Amino acid sequence: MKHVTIKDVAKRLNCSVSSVSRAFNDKYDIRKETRDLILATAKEMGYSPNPMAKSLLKQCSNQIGVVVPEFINSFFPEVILGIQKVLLEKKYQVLITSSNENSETEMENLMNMEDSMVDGIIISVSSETKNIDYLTKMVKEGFPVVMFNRVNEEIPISKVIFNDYKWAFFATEHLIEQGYRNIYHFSGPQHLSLSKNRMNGFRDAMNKHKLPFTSEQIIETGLLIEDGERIIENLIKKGTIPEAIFAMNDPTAIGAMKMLKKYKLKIPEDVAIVGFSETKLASLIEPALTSVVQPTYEMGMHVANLLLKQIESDCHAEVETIVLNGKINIRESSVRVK
Amino acid sequence: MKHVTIKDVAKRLNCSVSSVSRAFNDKYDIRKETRDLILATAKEMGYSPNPMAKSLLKQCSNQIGVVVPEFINSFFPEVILGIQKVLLEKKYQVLITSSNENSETEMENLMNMEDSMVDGIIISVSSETKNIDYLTKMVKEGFPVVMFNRVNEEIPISKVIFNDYKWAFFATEHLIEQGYRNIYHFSGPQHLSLSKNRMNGFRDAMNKHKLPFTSEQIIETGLLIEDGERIIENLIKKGTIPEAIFAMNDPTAIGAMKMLKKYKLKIPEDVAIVGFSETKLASLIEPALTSVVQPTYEMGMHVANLLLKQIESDCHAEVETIVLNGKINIRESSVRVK
DNA sequence: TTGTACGCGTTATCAC
DNA sequence: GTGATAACGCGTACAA
Repeated sequence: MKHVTIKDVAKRLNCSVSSVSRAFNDKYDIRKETRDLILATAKEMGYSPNPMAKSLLKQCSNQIGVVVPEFINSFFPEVILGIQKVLLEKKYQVLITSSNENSETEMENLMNMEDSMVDGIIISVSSETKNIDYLTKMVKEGFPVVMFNRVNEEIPISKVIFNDYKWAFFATEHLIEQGYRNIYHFSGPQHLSLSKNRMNGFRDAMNKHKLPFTSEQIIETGLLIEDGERIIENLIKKGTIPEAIFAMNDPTAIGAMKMLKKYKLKIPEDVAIVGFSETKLASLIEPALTSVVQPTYEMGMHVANLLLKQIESDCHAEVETIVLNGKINIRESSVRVK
Repeated sequence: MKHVTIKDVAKRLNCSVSSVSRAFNDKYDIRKETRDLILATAKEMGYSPNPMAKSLLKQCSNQIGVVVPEFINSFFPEVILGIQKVLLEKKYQVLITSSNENSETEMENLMNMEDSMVDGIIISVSSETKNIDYLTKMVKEGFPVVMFNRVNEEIPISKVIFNDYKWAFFATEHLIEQGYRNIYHFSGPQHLSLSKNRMNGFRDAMNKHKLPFTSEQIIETGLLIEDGERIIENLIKKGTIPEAIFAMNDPTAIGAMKMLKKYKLKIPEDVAIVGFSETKLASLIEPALTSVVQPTYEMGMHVANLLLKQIESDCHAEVETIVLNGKINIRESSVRVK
C-alpha cells in the first residue's frame, strides 16, 4: 500500500533523485540511455510522481471546481461531460458540487473550493441571488472564475451563454405562425439574464407581429415542474386560459402539461406549449414537447477552454463572452391540429 | 492572490509557527489566550491551512473518487448527492467521473484516481466487464474500495445493494395479481448480479403461481431506451406479443412503451408494463409507469459510510453488504382496465 | 507553555 | 550530464 517514491527509484539505480526527476520531466539535459533506464525501472517499480508534493511545490492544486445549481436533470450533467472532456485531458481534476438551487449551499461550495485551493472555478449560479458579492470578491482578488448558462451580467468575467433572445424570439414566432394569438410567457427569476433575454425575445416577437399583450401574459415563476403546475392551476381558477404558452424552460412546460391534463384540457388543441433547454424528457412525454435545444456538451468544452485561458494567462487574458446557437425541435405540443 | 501562510501569521504575532499550528489543531497544550489571539488574527489575515502541504505531510489526499457508469439519468446523481452529504461533512473532496458504460474509460478513471492518490474509491461498474481484474488488484493491494448498485460478487469488498430479488418478485407478482399470464422479462447483462437477482425474482414468482414459461420469455438485453425499443420491434415482427412485461429497468421499459405506441398497441390494454429503479420519468410519461423505487439518497449515504469505515480502519474493518429495501409505485401502465 | 528543527516528495538551482 | 541541496507549508518530537 505504500507509494513508491522518487528516492526508492534513485536508490535502486544508484543515481540521484534529480536524475529520476529529469527523466520524468524531459526538459533538462539527460543522457538518453539513462533516461530510458530510469523510466523502465520506474515503471517496473510502479512509481509515479506524487501529485501532492508536486502541488505543494508548484503552488497549484491542479483542481478545478465546478458549481452547478442541480444535476438531477440531464442538462447540467451533459455540460459537465464537456467540461471534463477538456480538463481531464489537461490533467486537471474536476470537483463537482451542486448548490441545489440554494444560495447558502452555493456559497459554502465556493468557500470550500477556495479553501482546497482549486486553480479555478466554473459556475452556473443558483436561482437565488445573494452571493454575487462573494463571487465578485473572488474575481477581484484575481481568482480565475468563468460562468455559463446561468450568468450574472454585473461580474466582468468570461462567460458562455446561449443565444436566449434569438431562440425565444423564434420559439414565440413559431407559435404565432401556427396561428395562436393569445400567448402567455412563463418567465424565470429576473436577476438571471437568461430570464430577461428570453422574455425580451418573447416580447419582441409579439410586437413584430403586432399582437397586443398585457403584463398579465408574462408570469414570473421558478424553474421547477411544480412552478408550472401552480401557474396553470391559478390560471384555470381565474378562468383565463391562454391559447398557447411559451415556457422559459422544460420543467415548467412539463408541469403546465401535467396540470392541463389533470383538468382534461388537451394539448395542443386547447393549449399549445413550447419549452426551452430541452432534456431527454421532451421527446418522451406525451404529447412530445416542442423545445429549443442547447448544445450542452459544446457549452461545457467552451467554458472549460475559457477557464484554461484565464489560468494560463494568470487572469490577464481578455474577458470574452461566447454566445452559442441551438435549434428548435418542433413536436406535437405546439403544432396546430386542423 | 497569494495565499497567507502559517509563517505570515507567526511573524505578525512574533510567535513561532508551531504555536499557530497548535492553535489550529487544539490537541496540544497551548494557553487559551494565545490560542484565541492567534485564531483571531489568523482569521483577520484570511489564513487557512494549505491543504496540499497537509496532504503531503499526512500522506493522504482527503479525496474520494466516485466512478459511475453515467449521470444523465437521475438515478446516479441522486446517489451522488447522498455520497457528498456524508463525505463533504467529513471534509473530504469528492471526485466524480463517469465511465459512460465503457470499460476502457472506467479503467482510465480508476487509474487516474490511483495516480492522484485518492484515499478511497466508490464504484458502480459499467455494463461491460473487462476490468474486474484491475479492480481486484487494487483491492488486493489494500486500497479502500466499495461498490454499490452495480456490483460484482467476486470481489470481496463492502457493498450496498438493493433487494433486487424481492422486489422483482413483488413486481412480477403484481402483474400476476392483475390477471396477466403470458409475462415476459427483459433481463440485463448477466455478469451484473442485479440482473441475475431480478431474473430470479421473476422466475420464482412465476413458479410460485404455477405459470409455465419458456426461455424465450426471458430476453437478455442492454440497459438503454433503444434496447427496449429493439426488443419490442423484434417481438412484433415475430408476432409474439406478450400480455405483460417486467423490464429490469425503466429505460428499457420506456423504450418498449415508445415502440408499442408506435405500433398503435395500447398500454396496459394490449401490453402491461412494469419497470424498475424508477427515475423522475416514470410519473411523467404516459401512461405513468409502474416501477420499483430505490432509496437512492440513502444508498449514497450508506456506501459513503462503508468507505469511511474501511479508510478509518485501514481496510481492517469487516467487509459488509448492506441490502436496502424500496417500494413499488403502482401506476397506470400495469393496472388492468376492466 | 512555547520555540527549534526535521521530514513529507517534488522540482529547480547550483555546483561539479 | 549528473549529484547535492534548498525550497514549497505544514505538523510534531524534542528541547528549552
